[in-house]
Amino acid sequence: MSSKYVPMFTSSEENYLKAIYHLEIGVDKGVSTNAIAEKLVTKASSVTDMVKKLSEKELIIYKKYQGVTLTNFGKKIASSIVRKHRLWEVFLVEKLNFSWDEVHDVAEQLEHIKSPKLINQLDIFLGFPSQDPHGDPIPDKDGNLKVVEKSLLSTLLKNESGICVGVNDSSSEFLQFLDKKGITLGKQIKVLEKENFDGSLFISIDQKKLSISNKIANNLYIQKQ
Amino acid sequence: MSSKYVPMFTSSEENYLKAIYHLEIGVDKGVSTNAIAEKLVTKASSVTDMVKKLSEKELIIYKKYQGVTLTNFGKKIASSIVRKHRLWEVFLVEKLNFSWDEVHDVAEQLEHIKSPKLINQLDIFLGFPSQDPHGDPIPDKDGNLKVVEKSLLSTLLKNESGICVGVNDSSSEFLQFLDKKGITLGKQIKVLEKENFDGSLFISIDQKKLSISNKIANNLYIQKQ
DNA sequence: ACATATTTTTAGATAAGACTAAAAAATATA
DNA sequence: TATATTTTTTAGTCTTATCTAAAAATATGT
Repeated sequence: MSSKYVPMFTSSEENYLKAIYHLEIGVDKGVSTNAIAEKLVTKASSVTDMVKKLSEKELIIYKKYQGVTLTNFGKKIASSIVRKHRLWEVFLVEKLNFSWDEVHDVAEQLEHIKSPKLINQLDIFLGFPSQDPHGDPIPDKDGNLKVVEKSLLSTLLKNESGICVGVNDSSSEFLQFLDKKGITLGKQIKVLEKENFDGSLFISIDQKKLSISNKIANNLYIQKQ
Repeated sequence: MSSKYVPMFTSSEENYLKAIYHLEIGVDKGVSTNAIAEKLVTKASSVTDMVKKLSEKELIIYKKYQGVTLTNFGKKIASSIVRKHRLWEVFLVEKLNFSWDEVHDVAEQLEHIKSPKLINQLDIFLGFPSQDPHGDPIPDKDGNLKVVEKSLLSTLLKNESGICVGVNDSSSEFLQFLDKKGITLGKQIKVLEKENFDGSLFISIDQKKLSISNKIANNLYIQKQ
């Protein structure tokens, strides 16, 4: 029955690596203890402990009070977790009829399943998707991301338009809001008016016109046309 | 990021419940501490600890030195784990091209994923299968099993035949042996000769004839014709 | 620059789940 | 039935991953 499986890394270790992976994007200095604690909803002291362990395992570079950086090894592991997370999200939406606001928590569990064959076959089964249901890129086996040119909707000027290609915030509240407004990936959005006062936009999508706040426009990615 | 999910039961608790569930089949007294320890490849003292905890949670009935029995509640949880395990096995074989000897360890991990929607949708996606790739029944949502009439191949007499419907041993060694001999679920097997001396059988399957040991015949289920 | 505030680390505690060794209970055997 | 053997439980230890509270280091403001 229980053929004891010794995983390379615990789920907790993987979660720390993933958090650091996300936090170090577009930043050139080390990721701070507090930033990790906040992302993982834990205490700074717990982070210090774990960070020492990950450092001993050569997954991150850590010097006291200096924040941390992933090593190449650490990056490899972290991106493999992100890859699994996003492939599972595609599976849930495409095959099991989940909506894009329901997939996160389940994928958060599925990403820790240890089986190289499983994830390879899942990739094949899904037809080698390059993006998850929120438009985020799926790392390939080597951890490489297909970079897609994208801008925040808020950067569009009056009368410019773009295709909706992703979200900056994937909270279910935001995603459900988008659903309600009929805003989904692939839709064309044109900026009809721009309010200088509050940064809100009056846009057209499909045949409809609606106005959206600056906060929304700052959390929607479009591909400029 | 980490929306902390508090699972009803830990993976460890679930594994104990599942072990007890399997061990109490066809037995009318309590399952012994040692039996559980052996099944889970752990120590009797660890079992005693866990058994106390499960008892406090009203999942099992436990009195010192008396062995344990699942309560209805415990049975419900245990069968839901078995249900998940077997549905995942079907998924792996039918959709991801796993062979029947490769699915166990992965399903052992997947069975602990917490998401009622996930397992419901998986069930739908797979077309409500009633058996896993080894011919074992998949409990329905209420824990009920569709009982299938089956006998050990070793109980067939000379010139009787049956359809292969399951295995008693699902170790990968045994399953790979069956693959090698072309014995898969659904195949018709006829007993041409029976050796009294060692209980070995000379059988026909497809167009081929082969002899198999008593041990094999004691681990293959057939449906008599 | 230096006092204050913030961040990070240390020290010590806790809970879960496992282990070993020894004690206690139950079962088997002579 | 008395003794031996096996099974089960208890007691105490260990590891992982947390936590709180306090100390140390770094950063900030005037």
